Amino acid sequence: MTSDRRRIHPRKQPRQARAELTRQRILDAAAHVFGEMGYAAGTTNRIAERARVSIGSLYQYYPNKDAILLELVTRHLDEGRQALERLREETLPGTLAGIFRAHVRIVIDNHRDDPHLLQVMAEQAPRASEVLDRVSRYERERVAYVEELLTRHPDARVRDTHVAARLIVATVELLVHQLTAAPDPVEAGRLENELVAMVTRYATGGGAV
Amino acid sequence: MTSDRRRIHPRKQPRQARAELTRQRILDAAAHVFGEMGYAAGTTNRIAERARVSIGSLYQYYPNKDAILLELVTRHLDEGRQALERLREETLPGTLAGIFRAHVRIVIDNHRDDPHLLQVMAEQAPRASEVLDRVSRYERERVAYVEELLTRHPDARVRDTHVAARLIVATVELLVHQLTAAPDPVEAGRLENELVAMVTRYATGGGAV
DNA sequence: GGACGACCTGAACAATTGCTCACAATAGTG
DNA sequence: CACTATTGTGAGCAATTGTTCAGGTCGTCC
Repeated sequence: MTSDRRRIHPRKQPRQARAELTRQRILDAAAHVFGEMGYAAGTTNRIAERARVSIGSLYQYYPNKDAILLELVTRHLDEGRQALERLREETLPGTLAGIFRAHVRIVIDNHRDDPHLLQVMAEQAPRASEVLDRVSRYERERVAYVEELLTRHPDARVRDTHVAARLIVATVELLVHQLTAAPDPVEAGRLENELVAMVTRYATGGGAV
Repeated sequence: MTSDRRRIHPRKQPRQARAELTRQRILDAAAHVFGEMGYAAGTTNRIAERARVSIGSLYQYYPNKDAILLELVTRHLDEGRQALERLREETLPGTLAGIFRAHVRIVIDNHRDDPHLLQVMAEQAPRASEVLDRVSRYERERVAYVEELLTRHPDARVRDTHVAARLIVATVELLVHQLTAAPDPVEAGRLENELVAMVTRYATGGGAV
């Protein structure tokens, strides 16, 4: 069923410039509509309407509604992944607090565009879909990174590095989501400071920061 | 529109025992279906089917789908609220860590039944509805409680008590959600210890636990 | 400039959903 | 038993949704 449909919908590479433009307009509109109304209420017709594109065009570029969200998620995760990759190469030495600060800053920056959209991605996303797979794969990568950090860095004092890493990654990600998308959002700079303090004190076993 | 419907649907108090039973069956089924499939895919017909009750009966007890989720949420929040109330009366003295531990334990216990359902409540809940109002009101109560604690308790060392309280409440709530509903959940006892450590070290300014 | 393919259009379809209503079954009362 | 109120039933309606398709418009290249 679904695989047949996918065969009927082999979206091609655009040959003309306007095609790429249309594609981008659809994606922007989808980001806005999903962020504003959530995934369920963000209908494809509404997305097409906001993109000033016919519904037919939308389905020329995306085989179904899920695919739109999937691309949105993929792009977002890739940005985060790249930023973390850069961080990993640049800053080999440094205090734990400094490393965590860079980490936190990346996550905050990565969410600055549209916090509500990201909330949709993490929450309203269809269950058990490829979207969730990608999100959790990305999460596992980050946990692995932090776990290695906790193992290697001399300031780190935790018993179970794996559980601690899971705690830290989840804390940073979830609190940034929650506290920047809240009706009364915490200011970014302060949020960064508090998150760094929290996570660092936890990882250093309550010792000096 | 909606208000007219509500007038047509003044659900009465049940006069016979079987009515209360049916109501409970519907609620249990809804909890299961929502937890399993999410809010959008958890259709009223599916709920009725699982409750072994006709769809008509379901609508005799709940005016619409939202009302079912609302009751589920209300009950859950009330349980948490009552538990916190009891805590507040019992334990006036104690170390910060001890108080936080009691707090964390309540949240974990409150989620033990069906972690996935709670995820639905917090996430898939219809946007800008009464459900969200209740959730955020409960959250504000907890923030106020923690804020007062941070102000009064001698061990607490934080600059901005309000922001710190928001961080702490959000951390406990979100991490319990995330790490008990994950595919590879963290064991409850360990989660409690780690959360208490994290929050306490944060609140005491990195000093001794 | 004509012709072919890339691109775009939007009315309409099939499927699904929340929900209603006319009726049936059951419990309580005398 | 008969009568009424309470509770239960489920086919089907109205509305909405994701998606398709027959046919247009536009760009590009000979």
